[in-house]
Amino acid sequence: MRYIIITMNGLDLAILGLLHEQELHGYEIRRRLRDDLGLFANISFGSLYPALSRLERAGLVVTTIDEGRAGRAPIPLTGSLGGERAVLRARRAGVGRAPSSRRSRKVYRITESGRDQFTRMLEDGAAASTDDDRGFGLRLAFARHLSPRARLRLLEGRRAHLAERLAAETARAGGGGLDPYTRSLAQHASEATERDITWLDHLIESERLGLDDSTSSHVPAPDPATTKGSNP
Amino acid sequence: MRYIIITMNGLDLAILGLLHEQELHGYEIRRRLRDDLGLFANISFGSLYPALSRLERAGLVVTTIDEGRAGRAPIPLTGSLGGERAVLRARRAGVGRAPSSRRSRKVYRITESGRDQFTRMLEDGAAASTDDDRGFGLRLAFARHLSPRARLRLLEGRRAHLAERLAAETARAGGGGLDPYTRSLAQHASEATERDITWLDHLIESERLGLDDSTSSHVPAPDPATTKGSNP
DNA sequence: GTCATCATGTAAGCCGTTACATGATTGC
DNA sequence: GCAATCATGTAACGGCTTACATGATGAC
Repeated sequence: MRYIIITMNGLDLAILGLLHEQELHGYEIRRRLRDDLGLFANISFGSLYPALSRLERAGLVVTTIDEGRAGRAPIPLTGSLGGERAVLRARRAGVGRAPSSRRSRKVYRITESGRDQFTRMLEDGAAASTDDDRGFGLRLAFARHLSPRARLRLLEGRRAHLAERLAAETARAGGGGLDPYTRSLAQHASEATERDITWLDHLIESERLGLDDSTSSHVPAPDPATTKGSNP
Repeated sequence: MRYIIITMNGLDLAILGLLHEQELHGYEIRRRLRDDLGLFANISFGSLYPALSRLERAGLVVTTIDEGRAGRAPIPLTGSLGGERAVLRARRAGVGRAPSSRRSRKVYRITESGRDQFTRMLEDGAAASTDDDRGFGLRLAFARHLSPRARLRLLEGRRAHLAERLAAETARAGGGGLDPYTRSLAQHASEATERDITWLDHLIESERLGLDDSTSSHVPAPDPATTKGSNP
């Protein structure tokens, strides 16, 4: 039993969220933060490694040393003369990614205590993180681990905050005396916030449908978000 | 002559930018940062006052004590330039609210050295601040103090950065394996970036027109940005 | 044999926050 | 008289960055 109290900032939460699915080593955690979540883009090692140590000291994760395992021969590294970097990339990044022998690395695995803490913090923050852009994004990225009710609270809280923000922004854009650049900036910002709100409204709506379907049961994977594409 | 080297972070730049137009006291600077610029929303006094002291020590601003003057004394701080605007601003600052005597306050005025430093930093940063959202917003808000050329560089640099960001975001949104929430988030982010780019393209276009009009002359107030409204 | 990439860390510092401390003036 | 607002500051701390330090491996 560890009673170390941990502040649990955003980075810690994000790390536990990633480890919730599978064990990873530090370098790879950084890659996923960037490529998969898009949050904490290029977090520095000066933040990452101390965070991992902290989590370990707090007993929320445990580590095992993954010594260089060249013997498994998972990837024909030198053999391919095609020089297809894409193949390596895809392998490394995606599903078929076997741990190629590199330097010995520390593999982090979440503990039961870590899972508890993660869930608690995710729910606690959902109520209060509405005014923090990254905090909200982080919570939404892990929203599948929230109960339908908590999820709805998160979305509605965020919406309320954005409505306030929009009011301030339209006031600014509408007020006189600003030079063209500042005005254009303010106008663009208010339009962006409007779209954010519309987007949230869609999420909220489909969330409500999910709630009505199965009353008071907390299924983990309810309903796909609005699927409107804009890319080829 | 002061030779104190100052790092000149965003807040310092914003303060000098506001003081560029008229002298102000600390509390009012904070209000304008929030209400007029929308940047550094609710900057804390724990940041603001030390910043002002720093600027004063560096000789970029000077202070005078504005002792409590209970008599109506309308706007004692109409600076030399931008007079007509200053009056309007001060009047509208509080609808019925003449700047009545409060506690004695320190009024900050920018020095010649401060103006030089401001301009230099604004131009220097214009080349490099493209990857910093707030840094860019700040520069654009003061873009009227930039030469048309520097302004164009600022906008184009930002555009290039956003194009990179968009590539990463569409890759994320398009890639498989994400849960609905994360995917929706990624998609929404990429759409927002697309709009940012479109907006920048309009700004760049009208900036180019301004350049063509008066070749190689650097007029301070060139061309109003695209004026398309979305609010009542 | 040297460079790029993978991999893990520490130290110093910047930029901003909250909490604390003080005080004047206006309005109820 | 008391609360709200205006007004100026200091102290402590948090989160993240850059720069520094080390080392293995594979590619050229």
